[in-house]
Amino acid sequence: MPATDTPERILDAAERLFAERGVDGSSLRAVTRAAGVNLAAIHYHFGSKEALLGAVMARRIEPVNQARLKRLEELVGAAQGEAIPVEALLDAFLAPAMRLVTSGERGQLFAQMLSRAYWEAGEAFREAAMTQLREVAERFGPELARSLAPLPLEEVAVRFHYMTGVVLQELADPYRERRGPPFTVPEADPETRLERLVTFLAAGFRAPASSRSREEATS
Amino acid sequence: MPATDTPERILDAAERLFAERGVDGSSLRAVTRAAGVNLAAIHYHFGSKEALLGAVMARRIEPVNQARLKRLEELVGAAQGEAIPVEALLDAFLAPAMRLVTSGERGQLFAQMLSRAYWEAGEAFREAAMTQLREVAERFGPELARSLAPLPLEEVAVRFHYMTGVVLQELADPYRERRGPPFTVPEADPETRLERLVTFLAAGFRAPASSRSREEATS
DNA sequence: GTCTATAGCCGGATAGAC
DNA sequence: GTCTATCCGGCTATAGAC
Repeated sequence: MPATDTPERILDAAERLFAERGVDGSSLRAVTRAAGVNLAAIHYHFGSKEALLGAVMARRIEPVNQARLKRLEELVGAAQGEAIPVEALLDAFLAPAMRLVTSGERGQLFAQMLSRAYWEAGEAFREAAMTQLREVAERFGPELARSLAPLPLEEVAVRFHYMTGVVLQELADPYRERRGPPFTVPEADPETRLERLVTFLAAGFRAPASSRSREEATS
Repeated sequence: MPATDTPERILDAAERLFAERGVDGSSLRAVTRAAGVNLAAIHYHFGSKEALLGAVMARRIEPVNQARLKRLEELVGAAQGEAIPVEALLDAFLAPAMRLVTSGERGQLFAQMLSRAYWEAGEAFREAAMTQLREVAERFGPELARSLAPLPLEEVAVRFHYMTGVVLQELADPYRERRGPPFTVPEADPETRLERLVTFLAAGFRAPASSRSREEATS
């Protein structure tokens, strides 16, 4: 029994190459070369390049979403029917992802890969990613709306959409260090990064609806 | 003299294909086919695929940045030495980009292309994009910091970084309509979209520094 | 399960006629 | 400036020996 078996070696290598050079930019030959396995092994174990991408994704997303839901349930239980503060909801949603990304090189690579795939890959991938997120969004959405009442639901949806952009940027942008002023973003430990995210996003979520939406619902 | 000359036909076709299928995902053969020109014309007029990408970018970015700077100068002039409200700064920064994106199909395509290229393309592209943005960021950065005083400069930089993520997501995500609940983001006219962006971002920018940064500077 | 070999195709780039 | 023809290499995927 080798230290890591062939499928796992392939997943690790694919994750790294997809993150560093994009999915389209990474050939299966490069993946097998990096993994130290034979070219045909990918097709034997995964079937196709697209299926390989799906497998790379699934391996990491599921635990993050489980952790998100667990934290949310704890909050809901503790709130005893009261609305949960936005900051707590955001923390529950973001902390598991931040934990993955800052838990080591592999998590960071995965985040880069996710962003690249989000913009780059085909419809099939996006469907899969949405499906993975759906269960989580369906639980968080109503709680968020409740905490932000009377903010119109439309605004909650738009701001949730904004949040995904912020999170992709913060967790996945691998160029933080390399750019010069005035783009230099300071290094920070995971707790600070998370706190900054929550602070910024909570303020944005809490903003009163812009005037064009306000006729719809304001107490 | 044809309605549009060959280089322009190539730029238009490349913009569309890069947006729809990514840069790596679009072959030069596909571009020339879509443009109705000969394969060799790309190399004659642009030299290489990478140079073509640069040309597609430059054509649209420059006018947007000029408009941004013009609006900022007007604000600075009218403020007569006073700090400019964040909302006005954000509007000056975002309105020209929003105008491009909502001015027609071509602007929308360009925004998609920009996001894809941001995450996908090589270091060379990102350098070019940063160079284009640098002049603008160097003017807006200090004004933002002044309006947000005493927010630490670090926080301003981080939040500017967040903003780029929000803007990429809002302007470029082409999948707004196609996803089901709870991801459905409502359609909205350009003014509403801009106002929502400004509202959300201004609130985020105005948030007090998170506690870990607060020892640095708070009045 | 792992390998070699190869089918079959498409990629970017260029040479050179017109 | 525009075209054809072609170089040369890389690509995904599969067949079939071991």
